[in-house]
Amino acid sequence: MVGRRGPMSSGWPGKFRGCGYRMTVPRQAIIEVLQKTKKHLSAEDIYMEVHKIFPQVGLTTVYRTLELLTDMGMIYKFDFREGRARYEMVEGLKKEHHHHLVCTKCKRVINYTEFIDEEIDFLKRAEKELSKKYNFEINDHIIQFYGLCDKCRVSK
Amino acid sequence: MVGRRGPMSSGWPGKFRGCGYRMTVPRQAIIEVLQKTKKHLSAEDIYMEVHKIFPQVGLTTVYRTLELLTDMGMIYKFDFREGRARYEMVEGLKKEHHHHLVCTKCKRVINYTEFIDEEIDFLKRAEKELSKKYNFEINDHIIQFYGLCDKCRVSK
DNA sequence: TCTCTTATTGAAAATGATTCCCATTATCAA
DNA sequence: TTGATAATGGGAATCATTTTCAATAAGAGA
Ligand SMILES: [Mn+2]
Ligand SMILES: [Mn+2]
Ligand SMILES: [Zn+2]
Ligand SMILES: [Zn+2]
Repeated sequence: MVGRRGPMSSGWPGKFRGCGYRMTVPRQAIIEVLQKTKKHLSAEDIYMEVHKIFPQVGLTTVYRTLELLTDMGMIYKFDFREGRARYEMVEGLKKEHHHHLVCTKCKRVINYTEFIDEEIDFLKRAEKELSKKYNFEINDHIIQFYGLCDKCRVSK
Repeated sequence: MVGRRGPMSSGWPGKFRGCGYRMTVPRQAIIEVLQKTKKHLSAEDIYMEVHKIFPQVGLTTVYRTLELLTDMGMIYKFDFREGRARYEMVEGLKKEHHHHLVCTKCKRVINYTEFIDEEIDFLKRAEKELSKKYNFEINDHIIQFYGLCDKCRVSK
């Protein structure tokens, strides 16, 4: 089975097994939901989507899987100050990489990709320097700008 | 009374009144606690500190005041993925400005100031461009690096 | 393909941070 | 000093997330 096609451990099942985990129906379904959208989904959003296809999958499993995927570095976990976390699939390492403008009033979130090249360059240097200086293994980063969106600016 | 000394609305009471709020004992106490520390305090941490001096101040008031100060831009609110928010006084606009390395395992947080000049320069340009393009009023930003601290790296 | 180990799951209960409610109190402009 | 009302605090309510634990299913090895 190994080497049948493509490099070893390619694809999600391989990624999981490579880490000693098993590929299961709920996990598969959760990953698919995350891959099919560009939105920032909450655990409950994902639960409801999965539920349409596999009604037996529980919310607990969704939470567990999201934690696992976050720790594996396959998804991002965000706090947009709504009181619940939101998740997003990690896209290609450079392609589609973006950060967020968060409206502190209506909680709207805007993806932006401007400055990303410059930003990546800056972050790369920072990561290198900081990981050396603090002996810290950096896996991930977030940049978020908080403020008021166009709609919330006008309404006071 | 106005103009007695210093510019109008200097000091905390002035800042509050200028926004139509009142200066109260609980607010004063909460601000003092935040100003006296370099740590990242949770609402409960602050509550306990305040409680030493003013035992009658309630946790609800601490939460309300923290939200107010955050909205006023006087303190930062952080999510270090512990399940509770932590707060920090906004220091002078450039002095002491720093960002964070967050250990995703033990939740330890390291303040760093390296690259801050470069970072501020970068952020200034980004804010200018983004606020124009998205008609977004940017008030604040966060940069956080997530990973494993030196202690958590060795223990697997 | 069958077996066995154990990783994973789901339902329900627990947890715990934050918010809501509302009668009471305190601030401060006039 | 006074009055309008902003602010408070205690307890209850919310609600996202975690824990518990018995049942189930993945998948390595036979
Ligand atoms: Mn996004
Ligand atoms: Mn800090
Ligand atoms: Zn908005
Ligand atoms: Zn650590």
